[in-house]
Amino acid sequence: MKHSEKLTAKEEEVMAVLWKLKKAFVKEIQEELEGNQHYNTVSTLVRLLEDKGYVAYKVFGKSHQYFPVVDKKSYSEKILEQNSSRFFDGSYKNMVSFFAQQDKISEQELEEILELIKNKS
Amino acid sequence: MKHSEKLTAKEEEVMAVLWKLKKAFVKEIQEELEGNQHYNTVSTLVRLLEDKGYVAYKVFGKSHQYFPVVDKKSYSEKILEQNSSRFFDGSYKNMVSFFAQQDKISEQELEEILELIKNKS
DNA sequence: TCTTAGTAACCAACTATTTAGTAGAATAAG
DNA sequence: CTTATTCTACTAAATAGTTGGTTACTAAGA
Repeated sequence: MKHSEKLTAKEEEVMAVLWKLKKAFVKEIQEELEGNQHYNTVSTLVRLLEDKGYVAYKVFGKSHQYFPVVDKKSYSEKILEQNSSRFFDGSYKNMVSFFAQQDKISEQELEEILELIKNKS
Repeated sequence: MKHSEKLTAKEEEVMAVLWKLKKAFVKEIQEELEGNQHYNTVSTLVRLLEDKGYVAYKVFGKSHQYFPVVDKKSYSEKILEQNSSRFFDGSYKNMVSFFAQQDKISEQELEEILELIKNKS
């Protein structure tokens, strides 16, 4: 796949809607988006996403029902990867330490996560 | 505070250099940046950053030595905050769980962080 | 003094992104 | 058959971001 291209802010907003709704017609995306965008604006964005390989569609009569081809997880991962390298020398440990130091995550919550992964393996 | 404006990609690159060097003349920033940028390009970027309240400078003869006014920590925090809300319902716990699940951080490392914050309090 | 070099400031040109109008096809309604 | 509606596709226009040329100033050196 070639969804390597980076998304612009607006394209990402559209993806967020599609990740939420799983599948949607342009009109539905439009309704879900903040600050009412013009129908054609949304249509353009969704087609740009198609070009970039982020979405695909099923034909229903004359209209297209779009759905994500790239999932939220792998996209999030890519973004976080970038952040990790921009701000924490690529170390997730550093990033999490930072959260802890800023009280963004508590001792208790870290314990819970630890339990979670212990039980996974 | 008036450094609320968001930074563009290039502006952020310049900030990264300043965070690293602590203070620098345009020429030094230019040398530190990837893919040699034109001197004037760098100069423009740094002045845009000044307008946005991200940097300030000391005058040395005819030239300006720039330094960050916004620190890396608070900027990182802002960006991560955004990511957290875009991808994890604003929950840092969710974000860290995600890292753990993706094996971006190990059990061992989490234990270490936990120790760290236990000793802090 | 005159020239050269280095720099900030300004700004025009270019590229990328966002917005929305227009055209045309398909379909439904009168 | 004609008109209105709805949707995709295309594209022009507006806006934002990036790049580097030009100018003016100052200092240094011939």
